[in-house]
Amino acid sequence: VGGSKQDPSGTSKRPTIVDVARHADVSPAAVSKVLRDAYGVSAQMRERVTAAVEALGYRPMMSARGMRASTRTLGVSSLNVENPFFTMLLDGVAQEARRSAYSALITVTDADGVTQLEAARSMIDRQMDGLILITPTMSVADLDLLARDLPLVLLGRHGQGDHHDSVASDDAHGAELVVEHLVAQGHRRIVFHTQPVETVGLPETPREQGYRTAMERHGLHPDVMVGEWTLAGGERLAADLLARRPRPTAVHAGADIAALGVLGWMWRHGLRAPTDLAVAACDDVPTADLPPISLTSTDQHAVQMGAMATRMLIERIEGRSEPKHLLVPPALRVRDSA
Amino acid sequence: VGGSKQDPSGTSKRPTIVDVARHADVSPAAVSKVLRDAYGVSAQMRERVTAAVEALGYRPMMSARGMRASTRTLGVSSLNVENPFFTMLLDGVAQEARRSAYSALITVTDADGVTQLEAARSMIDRQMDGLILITPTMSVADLDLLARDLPLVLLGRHGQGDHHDSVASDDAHGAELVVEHLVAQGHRRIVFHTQPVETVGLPETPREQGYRTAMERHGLHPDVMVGEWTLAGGERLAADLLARRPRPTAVHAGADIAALGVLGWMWRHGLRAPTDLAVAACDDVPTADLPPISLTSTDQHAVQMGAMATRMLIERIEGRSEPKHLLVPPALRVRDSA
DNA sequence: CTGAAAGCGCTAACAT
DNA sequence: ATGTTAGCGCTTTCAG
Repeated sequence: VGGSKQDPSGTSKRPTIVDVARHADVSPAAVSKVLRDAYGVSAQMRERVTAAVEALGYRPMMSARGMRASTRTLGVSSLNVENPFFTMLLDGVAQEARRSAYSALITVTDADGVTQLEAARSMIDRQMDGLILITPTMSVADLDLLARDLPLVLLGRHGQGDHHDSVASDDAHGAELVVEHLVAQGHRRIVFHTQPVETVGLPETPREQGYRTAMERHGLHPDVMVGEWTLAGGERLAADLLARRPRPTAVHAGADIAALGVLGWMWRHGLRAPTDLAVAACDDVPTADLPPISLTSTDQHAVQMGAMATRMLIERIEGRSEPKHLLVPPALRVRDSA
Repeated sequence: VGGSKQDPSGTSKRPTIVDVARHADVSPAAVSKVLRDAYGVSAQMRERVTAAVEALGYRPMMSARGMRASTRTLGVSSLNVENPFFTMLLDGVAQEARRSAYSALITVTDADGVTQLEAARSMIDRQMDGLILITPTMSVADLDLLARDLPLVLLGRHGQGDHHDSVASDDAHGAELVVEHLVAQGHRRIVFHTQPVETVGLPETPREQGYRTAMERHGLHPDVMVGEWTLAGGERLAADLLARRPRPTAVHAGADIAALGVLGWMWRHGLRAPTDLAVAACDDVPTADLPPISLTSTDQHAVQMGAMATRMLIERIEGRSEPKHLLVPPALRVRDSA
């Protein structure tokens, strides 16, 4: 049979590759080849098929394609989007994906490591070609396990595995930049604020390391306080620091969100940065740049980090197997708070 | 043949439903039924199958399931995540999805309407069971077209279509709350800041309407300025307002992000809210609550809105067909800026 | 360069 | 209550 034939039924069913083939009077296999511009299609064939695709408004069904081949979909798992730093990473991923032939699909998880693993699994069940993971709490063992199953890029976490890539900020360097700046401003009693670390690869470790390195370079005494990188954690930090005698003159709050807590607590108690306490941190979230806040911070180029992770994942999907672990150098943004 | 048989090959291939069936010595259809707990399975059957699933670590491949039935996946399309209000909506969606049997997969789009339609299509190609759209620029015609193909919920936009649901803030009421508060503080020259509106259903319209209603209720003259709900738009607004004679005493900036621009411009020019100009807005983004900012704003309960949209979408996927259009009442958060 | 046929993993309709 | 069979829409051998 064959020959071009319009759908006579009233209901608008989505056209399939068979419909296109009939319309163009060729085989489904031929249409498939044109669509993926695979090897061995004549110009004439290509033209007929594209015309039919156009005419019918055909779009390939990716999940059917996924049963034999790639779905052209990147899975992204991200911890709570309420941290604007993660949000910027996601934006970078989305922008870069839009420039590519892939779609990026994001799952938002919560802090708990089991949920994060489940999110990754659930994306694998949905036939993602590869995964970008923004996941501070997943264990390295689980990470390696996942990486054995499909292309994987760690984002915002220092990786070392042989089976995946990673894109992180050069946190040690960033912390050094902050300390160097504070020292140049004449500060000597500089506190670093960190939080408890359970897994390997998190920014906390190199940040503290960079802080120590820079402090010792100047013959200063490292002074590390453990708390939480949250607004409330920052508030507690401020209360602690400002009650101490002798009072520290500067704090590296570890992360912007904690620094905002510090500034808020100070503000409510009639204290101001940098006069009463110089405050600096890392992340350079948009809020840091608002004039009433004006928080000195290290820009980690989050959008670019997201974009790079995306490019690296696509490379890996398309064949690369040697691991790449990228450290993006941060830049200090000096503002009023320090 | 049949009988339980372990995979002898070295490579760890993902087990399929057939492997489970063999392991449990039952038919694949039986396994399928147990998995979806469909009608007609004995307790004994259920037990054997679940044991085999457990033993093999089997997970159903959703895209294969999707070829005949539901993928248990909700698609969410959101404009640039850099607006924290959208971020909070997404968090609500993610939280609610985690409580359900569905996974939420998010696409981040840019402002352009064509891209937003393409994002929705791309999720349909990937067999989502339904869509939640956070999309200010998509035309109503496109929206209706999509809604004909699959369950659809509009989030953060006032809908009226017969074929989809919507969850939005009661923006008119919110704007009235703001004006009432400003009037109670003694303000009479109150400006409203909006932005050009091309599509129907956006919050700009009811917000301006609510503003006008409240102003007229008090015999005051509405004074609307058109600009852009961005940081830069807010800065321009501040420059304009503070150059006017007589100077307005209060502004409803339309959206927090614009209000932050206003406050920033004022700060840089040595002016302070509310003394030089009272500033209020809508969205109640987290930054509004920081003490140095302390922006009066209307809380739209974004997280709950996201959760409700999710529940409504699931209802629709599971059979409801009458449209539901929800307006969530906002609450005024009075802070120092007004 | 093109087409026929088999099959990806699952479910639905139909036996039994 | 369980198993058999026939596809879902696509890609991929493998013949021509």
